[in-house]
Amino acid sequence: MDEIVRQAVARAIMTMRDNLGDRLTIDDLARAAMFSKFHFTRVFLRATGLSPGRFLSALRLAEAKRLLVTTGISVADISHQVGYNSVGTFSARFSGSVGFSPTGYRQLRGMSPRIAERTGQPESEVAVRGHVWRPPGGDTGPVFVGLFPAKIAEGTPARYAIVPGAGQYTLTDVPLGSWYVIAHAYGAIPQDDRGPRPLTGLAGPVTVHRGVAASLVDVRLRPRHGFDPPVLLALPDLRQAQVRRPVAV
DNA sequence: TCCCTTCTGTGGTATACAAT
DNA sequence: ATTGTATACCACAGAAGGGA
Repeated sequence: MDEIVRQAVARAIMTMRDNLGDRLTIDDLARAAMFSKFHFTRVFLRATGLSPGRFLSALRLAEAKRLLVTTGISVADISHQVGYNSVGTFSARFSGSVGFSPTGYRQLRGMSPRIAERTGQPESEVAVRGHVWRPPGGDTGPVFVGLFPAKIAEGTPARYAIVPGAGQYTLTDVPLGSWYVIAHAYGAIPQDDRGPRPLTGLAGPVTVHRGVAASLVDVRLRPRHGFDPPVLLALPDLRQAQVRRPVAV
């Protein structure tokens, strides 16, 4: 990636983080990056995998998740703090991305006992399998591996699995379509007083056709960096040594 | 009282395509 | 490489209604 583009995108993301509660438009962000809004949208998409609007929305919802779990602020106030003027819109967007309503998420303290998978699709009998590689210079705890339509872990995964650590994963009966493989885990050993280091991995898209037995997709775990959109979907607590798979694959 | 869901009109955004 | 146009789509605000 071009260094100028990289800096522009980093600046835009910093602007988003610093102004979550304000009304930010593509024009504002493009101006800060000194690109036309058209060019800005394209380079941003290339760098992060998400359009600026979706990335900003993801940051807002991630901050809302944090506030719900760590504070007692009302849902209405949180909605306002993270930039929504309408609690209805906030609640709908939060539920759609996280998998639980704001109060439901707060009651669960941010840890999901279950994850819904996409239903109602014709059975493809296609498996997606592969290897989750350990991050460079470290091991990992339990790994969430899910199939999503976009480069962000939000909404309903087409299929998912939680494997005990780096190694093989298999997802069976994957619905027809094009899916990104997103992995999420924590480093096995806490790096500092902030706790275990979050790890991420992205591969694909893998296109599942009828009549193909299996697709092989490997995923490499690495430390999260600033260009990675947050994980919005509520997951089981991957920091625990034992994670039971809530739904059989 | 607080929150969630659902609905509708509106405006911004995403993106294919064209131009420079 | 960068900017602009056209247009379909989606996220938004705001309101109504209902549940706890």
